[in-house]
Amino acid sequence: MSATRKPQDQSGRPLGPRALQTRQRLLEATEELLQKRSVRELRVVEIARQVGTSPATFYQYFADVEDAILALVERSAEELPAIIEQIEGPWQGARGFATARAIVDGFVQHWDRHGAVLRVRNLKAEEGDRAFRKLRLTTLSPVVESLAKRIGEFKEAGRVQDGMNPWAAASSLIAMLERMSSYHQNFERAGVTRDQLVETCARILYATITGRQAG
Amino acid sequence: MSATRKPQDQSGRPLGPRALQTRQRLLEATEELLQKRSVRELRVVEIARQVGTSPATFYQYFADVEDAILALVERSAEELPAIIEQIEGPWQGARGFATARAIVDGFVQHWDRHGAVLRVRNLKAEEGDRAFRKLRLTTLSPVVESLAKRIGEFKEAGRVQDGMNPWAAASSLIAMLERMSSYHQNFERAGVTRDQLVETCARILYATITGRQAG
DNA sequence: CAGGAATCTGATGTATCGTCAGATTCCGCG
DNA sequence: CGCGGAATCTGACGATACATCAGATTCCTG
Repeated sequence: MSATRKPQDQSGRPLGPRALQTRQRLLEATEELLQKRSVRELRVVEIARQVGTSPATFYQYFADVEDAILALVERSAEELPAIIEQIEGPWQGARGFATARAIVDGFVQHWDRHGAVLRVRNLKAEEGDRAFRKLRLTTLSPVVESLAKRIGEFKEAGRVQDGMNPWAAASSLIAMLERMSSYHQNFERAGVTRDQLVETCARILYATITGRQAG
Repeated sequence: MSATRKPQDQSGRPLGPRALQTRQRLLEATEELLQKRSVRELRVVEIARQVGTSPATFYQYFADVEDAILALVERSAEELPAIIEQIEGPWQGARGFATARAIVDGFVQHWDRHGAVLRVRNLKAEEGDRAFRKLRLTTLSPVVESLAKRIGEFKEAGRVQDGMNPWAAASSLIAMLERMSSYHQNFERAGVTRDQLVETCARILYATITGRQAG
């Protein structure tokens, strides 16, 4: 199971070294422009210009702008395993809270790096786009599963209430983390520091998962 | 303070009855199309066609597609006060959990009705668009403020921990609600019913606000 | 350095954008 | 009535982006 499928020509042929590099530069230009313009304004012509090539070249590698973004999403998803490892950490007592913190921090950093791209991923997924929805699901579900398992364990132990559906709770928490991560800049403007935000989210995370407030 | 500013011509003139109706129909068409197409594919020509008018007419009332969506967002924001009222309800014991439930339910319904539009609102806000950011802020901050106040009270009472920043916590909860509301269809496909989701979210809400698990 | 594969691009037909100047509709008033 | 001006709508247009393909260019390999 390769994380990313081998890059191809639009006609399905595998890519040589020169092509690979061109494709790479196109992707970089796409991500860079996506940080400045809104998705709606992102133009193929502009991406091509930025790389000093022609629009036709772009279409050699991608069906359209969204296809390029899809590739960027795939690439950014490769970071996730590192975050998942955190979840496997200890959840008892003070160590548990540290684990929660690490997860929140991981998410915020992930979004700091790839916010523009992940934003589009979620947009397209919510709009019902098959490819984006699937990609979002496969990258996020290990995280969700893992959290859900923990919640399930604490539920067995009688610490998390019956009304809580572990899977729904895990998803809710991830949902919260994603949106907060993409928003934390705005909070700083409103006088809430990034640290306070991380701390607060971590506490919600910890409390929801373990059924106890953090020490 | 009028919720929505009086509709104007692009040149600033106030609108007569016929114009008002045309504008209205354009808005409806925009919302309808937004439910089918993705934002990126939403075309002025198509909106105009749908109403049986010419693109030029559209530009008479809106600077561009996003301007029309902005108007739709304003309109949908008029519903929020009803949700806010819920928050003012009781938070003690079982009544408190009912309050939490009502809030979650309000959000889900709100998103069921206006998901497509709200999605764009959040996208544009996250992309840094001034108008959308401001609008999002002014419509959501009463909700956030109100929740934060409650959390603050329970903090005073020693039930919510010091590490929690009321404002950050309130924002996080709203963030969670928004995203879950826009996603709940997907969960149903995965075997989690809407009720379970609402129930679970309500519990997280209740626990975070009051510092105690729901009865 | 010839020949073929890999890669890139100019040219093109189609479509949307956003803007006016002018056409059409509406309505009050003589 | 029907005239005149205000309100509203639209045809037409230059500019720009889309997406495709045949042909040009570059890069090897033998």
